[in-house]
Amino acid sequence: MGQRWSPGSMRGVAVRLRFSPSPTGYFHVGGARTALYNWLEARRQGGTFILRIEDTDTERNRPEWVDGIQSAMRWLGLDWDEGPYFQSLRAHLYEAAAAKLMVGGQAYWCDCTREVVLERTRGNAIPGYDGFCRDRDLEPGAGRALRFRVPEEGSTTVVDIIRGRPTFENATIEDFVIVRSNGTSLFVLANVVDDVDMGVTHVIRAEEHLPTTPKYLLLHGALAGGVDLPVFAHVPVLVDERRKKLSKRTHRVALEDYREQGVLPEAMRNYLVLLGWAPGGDREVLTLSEMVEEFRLEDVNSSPAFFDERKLLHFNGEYIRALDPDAFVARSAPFLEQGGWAPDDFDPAAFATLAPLVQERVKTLGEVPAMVDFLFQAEAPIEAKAWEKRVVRGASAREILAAAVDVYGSVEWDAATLHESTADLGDKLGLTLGKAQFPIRVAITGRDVGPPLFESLVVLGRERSIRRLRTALERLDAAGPPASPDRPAG
RNA sequence: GCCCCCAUCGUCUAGAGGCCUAGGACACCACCCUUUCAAGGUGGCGACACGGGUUCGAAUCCCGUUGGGGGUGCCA
Repeated sequence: MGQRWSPGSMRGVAVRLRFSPSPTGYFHVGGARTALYNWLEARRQGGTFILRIEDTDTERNRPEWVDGIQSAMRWLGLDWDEGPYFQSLRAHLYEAAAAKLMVGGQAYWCDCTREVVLERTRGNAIPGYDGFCRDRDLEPGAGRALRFRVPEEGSTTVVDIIRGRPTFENATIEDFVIVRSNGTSLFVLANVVDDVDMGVTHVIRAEEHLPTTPKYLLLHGALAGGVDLPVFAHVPVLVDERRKKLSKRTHRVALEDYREQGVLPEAMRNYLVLLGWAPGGDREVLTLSEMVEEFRLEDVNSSPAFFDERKLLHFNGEYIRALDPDAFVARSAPFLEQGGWAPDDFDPAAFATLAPLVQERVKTLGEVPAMVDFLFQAEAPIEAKAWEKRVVRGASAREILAAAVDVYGSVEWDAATLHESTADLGDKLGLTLGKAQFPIRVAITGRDVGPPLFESLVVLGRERSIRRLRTALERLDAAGPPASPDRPAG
């Protein structure tokens, strides 16, 4: 008790956290989780959440990625109090810092190309640049990069809320480049300068940054005397099924993909927060305010987590089912445009009637159109596999369809009556209701799975339903007698 | 190679020396319910990587081994 570091103990100190993505690709789930953890910690402590775009590498940045990051964060509900700041607009600060280091002798110019360095250091015990230009007193000039002079003695210790105190021997750290030969600053410099300038108190970032943290610390010491150093928290990376770091290149990880698939942001948020952290008790589903209240950085796990799409989808199903029926209808709207019917043929009232039955059957909103498209298309959208299995080869399919045309023509058009008469119809053929339903379901909806049949019939209407049953009969007859599965023809 | 990090069911995790016969969730299997499919209910399968310590007592603390991961760019 009281042994653990607790942010709550820093009462009165306004915390400032930043999420600082690099716009070099689609915003992905790992970045989203890091952003979420930053946001939660900032909100829990009543601090400030800053968005900073780290676009110092002009070769790899694209403006549309910046928009993607912002819209994804808004979608997830991660609002920021300051920013977005752009490092590309703050170059003067980095230049000033570089000049200060140069004047103080903590940085020096180097004209070694990558090839030359590689050649000269091959076989060295300590990898990386060997400090060749340390004492050459080179002037700035074309093709020359600025390197930081790393102390040869001593060690640098990172104080990390999640990982304790990893320590690095300075001798194993090379004199790293802080300003490119084209005059632009690198991430490692800009990152420290901005954190100092913005008064960042907590750096929550992915574990892959841990090995560069001693460079951060050294730079911070040279620039700001190590005063008001932020505390670090390096969260574990997200991995794939082979336990490799999730990458934008090889995995489907873009948040936008999940959004388009019909994953709810609240489900994504909830799933993401559990990748490395768990609330007390045997709970997993929690509201945003519960997360804000209960999240503790010091309780974040230190081992990598596998991003399990199946569990995400399970959560999404739970969140969808928990929606008010009205909300479900409203949130399905954007997805209903992909249903394959003419916009004018969509009937909102018909959809609203069937919606509650659809709601409890889907795991994503993207599945909604396929559940109701039979209502808005002129003909039943017949699925070849279902037709073959349930009608062509289905037990007594022809008799069922013919009997349905007959019976449905005269009964009361409500679900209870249709249920009853279809059961009777099945009885006469010695079939359970489940079996008797299949040919009718395929004739009406085109598929052998979907919302409950009798409710679907009611919404479709008597006339259209009977027409579809007749169409199915014609189609069946046109195909001729089915080949016997036992005795192949020929 | 060198530096650093990590290690509980297949997966995400609970676990702060005795509450552990190691709990929950996803997935999977069986059964129940049932208007197809879902959902729901009940049950099942299933883990402390290994070896040494410390201790009356270790999943938990220490050391080592093994395994995995990250970094090793004039990327972030």
